[in-house]
Amino acid sequence: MNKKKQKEIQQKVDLQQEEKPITKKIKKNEANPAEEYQVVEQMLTADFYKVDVVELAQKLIGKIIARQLPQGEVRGIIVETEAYKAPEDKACHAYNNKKTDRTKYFWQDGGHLYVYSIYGNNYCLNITAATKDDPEAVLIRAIQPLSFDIIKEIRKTKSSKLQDLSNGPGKCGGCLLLDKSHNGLNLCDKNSGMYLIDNNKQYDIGVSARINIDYAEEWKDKPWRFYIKNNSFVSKG
DNA sequence: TATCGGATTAACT
DNA sequence: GTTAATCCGATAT
Repeated sequence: MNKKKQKEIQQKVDLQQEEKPITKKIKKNEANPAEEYQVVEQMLTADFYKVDVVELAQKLIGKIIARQLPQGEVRGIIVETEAYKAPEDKACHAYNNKKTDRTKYFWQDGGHLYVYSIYGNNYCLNITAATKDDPEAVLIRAIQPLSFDIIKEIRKTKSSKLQDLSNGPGKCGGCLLLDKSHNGLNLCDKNSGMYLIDNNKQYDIGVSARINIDYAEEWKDKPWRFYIKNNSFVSKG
């Protein structure tokens, strides 16, 4: 083994030991040293989602979202979520039980998708909670990519920072190649091509108010945003 | 690293 | 016609 190679390996070990957030130190096509997780190759089933949306938003942190694509399977750790709870929550698209062609997907049992488009190009992913009578869903705001090669291929960002691949809700939709057609998809259906996987690793979870909902009056300060502390893939806002 | 403006379109009024 | 649970590239610091 030559010296250069040894040095590279030592650098990787250093990064792992520091447990620092991932920075732009990481070069293109290099493995992600924070790729630490304890996957139980077990698809999460319906009961997991049949809880109040705020509880589900917390439970989803650290779980792995996966979608099968022609290029292979895309995977990422969910590192940031927000809960939206109609009918009372003024920040929720389904506030006051407002049911339209867009928002009707809130009225599904837990574990289904609500995908909405915003500002033109961007598709944001929500996972419904509780039962079909409860219009509530969790917005996935950021993931930590595990399938870097596929995600780099899918996302057309020129940024050299790995974080820019997935540190925002629209970017997550981009990583998973989602659009309106995925509305109503059942994450508990093996044939849907998309599912969640359990993860036994424990994370230090932070809580804050939700982002960019200034219009929501008294609801804008609810502590319904959850994220993994010191994880650089969390969107800063 | 922070701020700024353009992009771009479905949904709603 | 206006808005939006945003993103991206450009520019300045």
